[in-house]
Amino acid sequence: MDVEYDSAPLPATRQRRPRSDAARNRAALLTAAQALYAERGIDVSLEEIARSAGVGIGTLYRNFPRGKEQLVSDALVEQVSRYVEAAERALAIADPWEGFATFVTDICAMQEGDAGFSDLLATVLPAHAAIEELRDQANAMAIELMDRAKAAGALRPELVGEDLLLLLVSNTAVLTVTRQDAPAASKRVVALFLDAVRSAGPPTTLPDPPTSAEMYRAMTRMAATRGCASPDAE
Amino acid sequence: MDVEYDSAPLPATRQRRPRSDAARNRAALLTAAQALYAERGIDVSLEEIARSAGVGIGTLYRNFPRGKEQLVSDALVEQVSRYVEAAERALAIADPWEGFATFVTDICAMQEGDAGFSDLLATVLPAHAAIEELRDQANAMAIELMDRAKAAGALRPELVGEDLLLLLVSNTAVLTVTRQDAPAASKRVVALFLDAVRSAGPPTTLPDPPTSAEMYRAMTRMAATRGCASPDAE
DNA sequence: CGTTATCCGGAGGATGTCCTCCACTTTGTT
DNA sequence: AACAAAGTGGAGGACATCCTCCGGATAACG
Repeated sequence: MDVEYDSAPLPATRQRRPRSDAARNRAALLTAAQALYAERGIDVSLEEIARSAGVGIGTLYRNFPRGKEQLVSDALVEQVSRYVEAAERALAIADPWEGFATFVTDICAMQEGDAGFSDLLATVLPAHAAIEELRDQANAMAIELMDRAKAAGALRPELVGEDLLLLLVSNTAVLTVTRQDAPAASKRVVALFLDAVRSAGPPTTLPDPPTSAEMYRAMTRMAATRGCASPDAE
Repeated sequence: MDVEYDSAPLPATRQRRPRSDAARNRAALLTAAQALYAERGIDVSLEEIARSAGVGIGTLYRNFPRGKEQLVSDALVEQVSRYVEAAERALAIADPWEGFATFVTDICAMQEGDAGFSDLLATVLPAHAAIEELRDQANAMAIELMDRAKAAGALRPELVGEDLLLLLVSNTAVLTVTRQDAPAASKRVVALFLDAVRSAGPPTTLPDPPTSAEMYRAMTRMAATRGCASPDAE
């Protein structure tokens, strides 16, 4: 039918080259989002990201119409793919326990370096296919790392992939609390985890714990964040 | 007349018996707050607590003029004192390792049973003296438990009080994520921790891990909570 | 340089929080 | 029964968040 709108291959909509400022703004938004998320986690407000990118909030929504969810995803895919790379690197290590331990250490260090990425690993954004796919890849490799280590008798055989997720959740929380005052705390948690799951060998030398003053400040900060105003905000 | 203002010995402020509804309302508010906090953590809104107590928001603020901070504290002092009792019970146990392990297990189980208490242990409310005092008491006893266990050669000597705080923070996070879908996950985390810090003896039999479906649901729920709307909210 | 499709920016709606204020009701007392 | 102190409730201010909308600016093109 339509004997002939002719329906020009594409309906005659003269194609015009996209405006250059558009692409520039999109890039600026992604950069700003990455920086802010890395520093303060995915709870940074969209307005602040737009402002930091030197762009209006409207522009943000034109580039990321599905709002926060889309911006978070798009800003963090890179990091997630680095997560996969960490798994690949770990699989390339000959010693099975060394491979597993390196993987765990590396991803937890990545969480320490990027609060947004840390938050992301403790949640699931089913909307963004690319991220979930990457995550699945990494999980599969993580399980292979675990199987290898188990086969070598280095890893407790009861351990499953979900235990790793629980570690990521724990580490995210520890980092959210201690990032400002005692970021090294995370390393100790990770070291303890590794000691717990290793089936043989002497315990590791643990990284230093946070001081009690640091923990006090860190936990007080949390209280303030949770809406329990503390008057002594110096 | 009565030339006597006389300014009665105490400036005539006739003392009147306090109204009975006031006390009743205050109790209702505390009860409602305890219930809601226990179930959903300290992020429940004040309006919802007032509504659930069958009382106006104004009444809430008359009874707890310093707002949320005060209500949270007052609603949870009881739990915190139960925290101290757990430490006392643990100190009464003869075997040093058994005592320490029981303490750790018990307080983490308390966190599982009460989301508000769990949140509280991961923060500090310097405003409320009673709570901080109780917390200090418990901490001191916890350190004694640790010292005893170290002296008996059952606990790694590097361990310090702050490590316990880090465990509480981790456990809070694990519970916030898994409470709805896999509350048992916390038990596994705690068991792993205990295995990590024990300096001798065979590893424990670990509680079952959450299934991957459970973890997926739990983490998706987190994403929704964090403001990344997931359309598939069934 | 003029035209026009494209893109920009921020005002402002909708929602959810904490909290204040005060006209009104209830209680204890006389 | 009547009065005043004590207590109540919820309207609404202040703020922060996500997001929509559209008049106006601007880059591409002739």
